[in-house]
Amino acid sequence: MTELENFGGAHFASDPEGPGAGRDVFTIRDLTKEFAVSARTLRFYEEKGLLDPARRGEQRLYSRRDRARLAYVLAGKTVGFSLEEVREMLDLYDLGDGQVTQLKVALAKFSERIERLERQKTDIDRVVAELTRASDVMKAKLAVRGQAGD
Amino acid sequence: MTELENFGGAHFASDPEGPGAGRDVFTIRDLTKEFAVSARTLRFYEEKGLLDPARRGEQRLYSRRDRARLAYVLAGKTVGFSLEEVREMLDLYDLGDGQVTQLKVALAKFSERIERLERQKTDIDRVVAELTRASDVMKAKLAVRGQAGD
DNA sequence: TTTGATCTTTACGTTTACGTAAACTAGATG
DNA sequence: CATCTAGTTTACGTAAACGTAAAGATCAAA
Repeated sequence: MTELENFGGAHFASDPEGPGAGRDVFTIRDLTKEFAVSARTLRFYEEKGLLDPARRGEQRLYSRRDRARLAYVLAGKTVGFSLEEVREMLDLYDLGDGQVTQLKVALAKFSERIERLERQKTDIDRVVAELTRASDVMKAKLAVRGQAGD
Repeated sequence: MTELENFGGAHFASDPEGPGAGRDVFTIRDLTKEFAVSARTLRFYEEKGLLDPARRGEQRLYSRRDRARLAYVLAGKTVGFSLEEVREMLDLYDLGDGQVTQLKVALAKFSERIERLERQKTDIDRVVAELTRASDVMKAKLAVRGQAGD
């Protein structure tokens, strides 16, 4: 059994920590509701190699691992990773006990991603600063016109 | 003359503060080089109402304002705004001295954007934490195998 | 004047991440 | 048995953000 049996958090799901906490297997509907995605999306992710649910006849049965991977995918998306990038990271994740060289490669990749995210944060700070400045200007204009600003 | 005559910063351009600092008018090539975007992109942005360069005959001549708006567009993009969203913000920006109600609407919009960016930052923090955790696991595995980590 | 570099418009092509509709299957329920 | 209700596959459609190719205009240098 590999890593990544859980990746609970975030506000990505309607109910952050709740519904699937006890269960061991999930239907497609379970996951669409918990994570507010369409069934189409889940099948699409499977097609792209991000999920790999078992089957009971025709129907998909998602494991806790699938669920965790889905959470990971959605988290990755919200921070701007493409599905392809997420898949790559999940693969590196699962390689787990590979060769030393593979581990080093994986480690380098992860470092890159982390640095990229840190840069994103500073980009966000800059834009927030600009938006805040603009807001202040607007507030000032509103104040001049007599209305008490917010 | 409206707001937004400058939006210098960021690592969006090859040379952060430098090349166009003195000039007053820019060719399409100037901007492609300074901001590392294609000419097609600049024409596309114009088509979408994000830029509005003057013409000398057929050729486009970009003002400092165009250049500032371009910087704004690229900054917006890197933090995840769509071009449409950026255009909307630029419009709100330029409305500048509009009605009180318009100002209030603009202010609300800007607040939304800011909150969204703050949420993005916490999302990034979560993912960075996860990636860091994964990296630590890998480092530990590497250490076990005798190689000194990193 | 011919070449060539840079610009232009027009328009079809491409990738990502799904949406949406059609047609089929299987199990539950009146 | 007929009808839902959920699920399935297959496949075409779509929006965003450009890329790329075609064909023509302009201006300077050889």
